[in-house]
Amino acid sequence: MLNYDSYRTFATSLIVVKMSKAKSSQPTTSELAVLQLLWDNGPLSVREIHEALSTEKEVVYTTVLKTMQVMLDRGFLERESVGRKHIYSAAIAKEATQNQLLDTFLQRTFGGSAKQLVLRALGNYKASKSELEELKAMIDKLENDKQ
Amino acid sequence: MLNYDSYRTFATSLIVVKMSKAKSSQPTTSELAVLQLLWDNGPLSVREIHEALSTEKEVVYTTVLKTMQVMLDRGFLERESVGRKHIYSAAIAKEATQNQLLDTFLQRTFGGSAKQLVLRALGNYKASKSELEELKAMIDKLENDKQ
DNA sequence: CTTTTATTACGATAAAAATCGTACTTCCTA
DNA sequence: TAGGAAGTACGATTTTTATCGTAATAAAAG
Repeated sequence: MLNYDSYRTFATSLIVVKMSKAKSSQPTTSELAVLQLLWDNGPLSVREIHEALSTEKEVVYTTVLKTMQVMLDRGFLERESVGRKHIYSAAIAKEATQNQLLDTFLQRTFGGSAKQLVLRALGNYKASKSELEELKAMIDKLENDKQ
Repeated sequence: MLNYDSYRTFATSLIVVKMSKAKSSQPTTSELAVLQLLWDNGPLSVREIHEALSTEKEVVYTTVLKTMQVMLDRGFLERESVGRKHIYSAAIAKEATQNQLLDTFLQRTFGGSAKQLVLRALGNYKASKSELEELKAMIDKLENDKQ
């Protein structure tokens, strides 16, 4: 007959327990939309996120809710209860996340050539005079650091 | 009793015919890997693509084959028969495709701010002195065009 | 010829991501 | 205090993407 320990061993050999926060990898497209809002506007409720997203594209409330619950589980969000309501905030840093995504994108789309990417971006999008100056300053700084 | 026409009408109301080349949208990640090879190395057979991809990641031959058949259907590839073998080439332009992907990425990840993207890319990846000079030249050119 | 090998076609399945409906719960308000 | 409104939980389904196995066939080798 099985005692507690042997039962546990037996069960463990058959059943893979669903762990939360296993491996996070990168946020998906719709997750990123949520993150952008939280990064830029601080902690928000599901309703607020839903309203903001709805201006862009029709989406059902519970879809957003579910997405955010998944994100919580993936470790992308944190939340705090205020009454029965949950207030969510980003649990991963904006810059670091953008950097990771940039890196993946660079690899996939420009074969890893940052120069190509930058040249293309410069060519495609109109920058103002002051933005261009800012860029030159950045480049000068990089050149100095290099010595 | 149904004649040909009424049958057709009836059927059409129920069955959505699968059309090829309907809406292409953008290539997926694995499709992009195939495109990169074709863009950079000219027309290739499935076997050659498979071999090249295999150096990066284990993948079964028929998986690559299937992907390329789907890409053909999506209008991303063209092919030519040489004996019983098919030689594929890219049917969409490298630059235009990269631009579209860049645009989507920029929107999703940097909220559409090209400046942010460029600054980040510059900051994250080490550019050589000559690359930095090239960039400055590009910026100067843009500033002149602006007047 | 006949057997092995290289190839394509393509359905089926798996895995990942997105969407939605229903059940429940809690709060507010008339 | 009954009933709606506003929430959350979560399974189920759909959609998209990736992967693979099997069958058929043509070419090449023996």
